[in-house]
Amino acid sequence: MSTVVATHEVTLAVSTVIFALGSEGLRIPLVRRIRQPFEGQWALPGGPIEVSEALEASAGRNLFETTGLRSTYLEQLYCFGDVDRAPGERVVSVVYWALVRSDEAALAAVDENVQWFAADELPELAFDHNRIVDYALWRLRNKLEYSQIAHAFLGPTFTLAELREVYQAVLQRPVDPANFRRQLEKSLIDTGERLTGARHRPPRLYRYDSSVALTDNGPLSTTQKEA
Amino acid sequence: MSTVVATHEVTLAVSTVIFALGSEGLRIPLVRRIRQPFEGQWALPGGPIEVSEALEASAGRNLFETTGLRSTYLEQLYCFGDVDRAPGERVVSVVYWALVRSDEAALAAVDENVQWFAADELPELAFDHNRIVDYALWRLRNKLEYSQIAHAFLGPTFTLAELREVYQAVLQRPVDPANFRRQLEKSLIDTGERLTGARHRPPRLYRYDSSVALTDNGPLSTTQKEA
DNA sequence: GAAATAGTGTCTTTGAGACAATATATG
DNA sequence: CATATATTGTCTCAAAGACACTATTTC
Repeated sequence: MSTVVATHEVTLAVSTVIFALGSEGLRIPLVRRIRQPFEGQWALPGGPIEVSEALEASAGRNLFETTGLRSTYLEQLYCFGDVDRAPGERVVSVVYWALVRSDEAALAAVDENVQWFAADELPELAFDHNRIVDYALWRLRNKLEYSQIAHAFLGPTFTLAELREVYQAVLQRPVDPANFRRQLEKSLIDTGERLTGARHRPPRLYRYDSSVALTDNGPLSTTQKEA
Repeated sequence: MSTVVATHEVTLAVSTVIFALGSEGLRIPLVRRIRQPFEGQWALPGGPIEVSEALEASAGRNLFETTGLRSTYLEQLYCFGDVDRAPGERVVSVVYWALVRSDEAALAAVDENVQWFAADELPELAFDHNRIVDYALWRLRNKLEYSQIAHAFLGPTFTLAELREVYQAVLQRPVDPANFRRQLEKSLIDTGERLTGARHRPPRLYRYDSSVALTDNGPLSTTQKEA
């Protein structure tokens, strides 16, 4: 029988839940574990922290190394530290969640050990990672309703229909165009331009109003520094 | 050097922001540092984690060891991990926040190195602890408005006036009794008893309805397990 | 019955949501 | 001009807040 919690050491790691939004809904990149425990299973990108690297920087590095992308939104999710969450070892994981732009995510290289999955149809993941993703999804859906994070999925300009589709895809329910417009128009800037080419009335193009913070994190706010 | 639980050269610690509510408003217990760095200055209660102790359990231990109290509410606040937050050392702190009942807090022993301070008039604290308390205060005020945490400051039964005073003290603004009643009555249980003895109409005594969770933390919810 | 707080009634305003109606590109 | 979405208008309903009013206990 192997020793449970054998070491007198605690490993500190950072993992990141990365969300992209494609035509099939929310997607998450996972990496295949190439060593024990859970060898061969899918897991969140992450790794032990560097001594002279900020937590958020570590999460950003996770993101870049697995997807080749920079995030438009990155926030700490939670610190998971149950004693038995990794077999035979005490691992405390600071988990971040990130949003990336849909168009960029499409370009992201996928090597054999990195693969994108539909966020609500994940396989059984290593460690407690299913639970972590569930929580991240909950936070994303929650936060979408009272903040401006939806913009992080889009490019610099967008139509109201595009923005509305983000809401519909994430919340998984229809949103009334007229009411949606009234709610969000005040926090947007009209670029004056329109998106022509479709065979119907061309919609206005808007820009995100950066004078309104994406989210209100109080004293941790704007810069998203952690400490 | 003491047997600190460390990974490579990163120290992992747990600290706790403890709130009690007295007649003078929100109060927080701090401990005086008895060694460098910041020797002599006040700091949040906390310490390095034990290898076989859950993070939340560690926070609960902090709480008990500094105040002699058990918390009625305990939640993870944030994980602070900036590279330079402790001079000459890399310390990552998982910070919790707790609420304790006002009547119990009054009884809490205060030794020479533990002292209660008004939450909005703190001295200059060690490390980044002022910033941490600011964030905890912001979270408390925020969460008071959309959840049921106010109950954690009170005993098993209470009048609506008492509950309302919690809101007023924390939010620092007057709350209309009539509207307050209508908003919260539905989430309370009328014990059928009244609080007599004052020289006016005796108010009903209510109980907290435990079928309604104190807060909705989604997948982390009810048990407040961290992983 | 005076004092003091408990508790109720009611009006106004605000915002969300349902849904009808109008506007304007392209083919 | 038909089509398809953009955009505006309007109605209803629910919740929040201001505030007047009534109720009931103790002294």
